[in-house]
Amino acid sequence: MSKPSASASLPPFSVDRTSPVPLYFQLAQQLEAAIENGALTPGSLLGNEIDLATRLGLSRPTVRQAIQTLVDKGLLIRRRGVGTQVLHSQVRRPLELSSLYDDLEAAGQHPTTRVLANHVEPATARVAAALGVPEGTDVRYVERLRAAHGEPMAYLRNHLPAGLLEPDTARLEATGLYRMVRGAGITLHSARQTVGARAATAAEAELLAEEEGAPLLTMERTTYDDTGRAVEFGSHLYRASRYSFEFQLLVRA
Amino acid sequence: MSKPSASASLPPFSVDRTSPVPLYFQLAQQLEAAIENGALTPGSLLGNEIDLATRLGLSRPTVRQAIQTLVDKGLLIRRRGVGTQVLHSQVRRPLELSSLYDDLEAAGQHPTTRVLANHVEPATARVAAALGVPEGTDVRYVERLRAAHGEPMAYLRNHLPAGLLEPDTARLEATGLYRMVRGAGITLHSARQTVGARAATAAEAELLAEEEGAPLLTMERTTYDDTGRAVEFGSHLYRASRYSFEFQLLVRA
DNA sequence: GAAGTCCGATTGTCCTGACAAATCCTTGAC
DNA sequence: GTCAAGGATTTGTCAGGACAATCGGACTTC
Repeated sequence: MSKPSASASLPPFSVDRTSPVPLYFQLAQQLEAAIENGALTPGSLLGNEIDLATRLGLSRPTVRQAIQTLVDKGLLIRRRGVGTQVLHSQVRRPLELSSLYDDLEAAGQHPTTRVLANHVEPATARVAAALGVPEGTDVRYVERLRAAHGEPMAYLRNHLPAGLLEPDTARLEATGLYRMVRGAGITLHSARQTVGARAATAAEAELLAEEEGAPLLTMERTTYDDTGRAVEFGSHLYRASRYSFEFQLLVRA
Repeated sequence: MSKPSASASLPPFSVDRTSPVPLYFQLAQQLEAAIENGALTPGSLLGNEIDLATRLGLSRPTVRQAIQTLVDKGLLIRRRGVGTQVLHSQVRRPLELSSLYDDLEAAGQHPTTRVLANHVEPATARVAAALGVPEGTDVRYVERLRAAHGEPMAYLRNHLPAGLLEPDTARLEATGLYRMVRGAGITLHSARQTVGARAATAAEAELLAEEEGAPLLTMERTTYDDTGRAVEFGSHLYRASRYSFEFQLLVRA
């Protein structure tokens, strides 16, 4: 008699070979859903790869590929000689290149944007260095004040290489900058961020409805597309009383 | 005649089959080194996988596995029908679970630590929730002031589940908490962080040699090991005038 | 009873082979 | 001259098999 395995309680996974969605991806999605809704409880074993493969009519490499994607996401952990376990993670928000607009909207906050500036100007030394263009090159400058529930949340200043995007003010007020960039067919790849804090100047305090000297959260970000070209350089100020950055990160293997 | 490929200028990669280091890992390291030292220039193609495999005496899956690790690191990008390209990335610091001690030491700053408290106490509701233990359970509390070049940098308050680690004050002053945790055989897996800002209280200002009301960078972090168990909960204060968080992140595929 | 040893189970690594999908470049038609 | 069609190239997906490394438990031995 073989020893009892966790496989008896496994949800009935299945794959659709007529679908254009890769088989490993279908399986990965079903596994993730099963973890999410509690069908696979934290700490439980997944059953060995070979059984899982034969049961689904898949090859072992395909099953491994599915499992690997979830390991990369931090949902599963594999141990040689033991098996693959569901990790009891309290939270599973991956760190992603998020936009403030999307963050607020996802939180049901109905963000609004007021465009304070939207024009082309020569790049300063700092902006030129960040975007990787010669100093003095024309770059687009966008300055916005973002609010939620009528309360100012952040003061956003962005520089973009000229010619990349010609955002009209109306669209800037209706959506987020990242959405417009993605909508222009640019695939974002990575970003470099610096997060700090400093006291508000009188002008900044006025804009953000804070007092002069109030602590502000600062974030500078340069975003690159998949060719390594800088797409955007932003210098943002957030009201520390209303906003903080929250994210999860995994230890590099 | 076949069209000219970039392979002619490729460094002479080679693998050692007698080594216990996996073949794909050997290749990945050599590729990364070649990118790092400029032997593989940004934007250049890597040459197709099949050629690379036959040239090295490896199978295509092995070569693909090597390439994939670098794609995951954001160094390479693959395009079907085109090939694998070296990304011109301005920076290549991956986001990792870093410790302030290691960060400072890596920057050549010679960090010093003064232990202000190191004892066991009952968990408050907030600490208990973060560590996933019942309220009132005994937890270890460590309070430290970290300085570099004699200047205070950060005020660190950590809570650890009792029994996990019994840090003596001398060792805490000589090294970082994360090193002690890893040294105890615990493998760190993930962390959840919140970064914000607020004004310094009078007591905090005194400790950090700032003025009352000065902006401070706050960071709360709960760290989990590979079983999903909370290992540490920290509430840290950094002098905004001396410290900021800098990191790179990749867009989830 | 405690400690060391063996063995089964499971993942890790690697191979060969095949076809599909996407991209780019050339060729051809209008 | 411009646009469309087609072929070559390259990565994406999937199969099936083989052996090694590691873990945990059971067994044996002291």
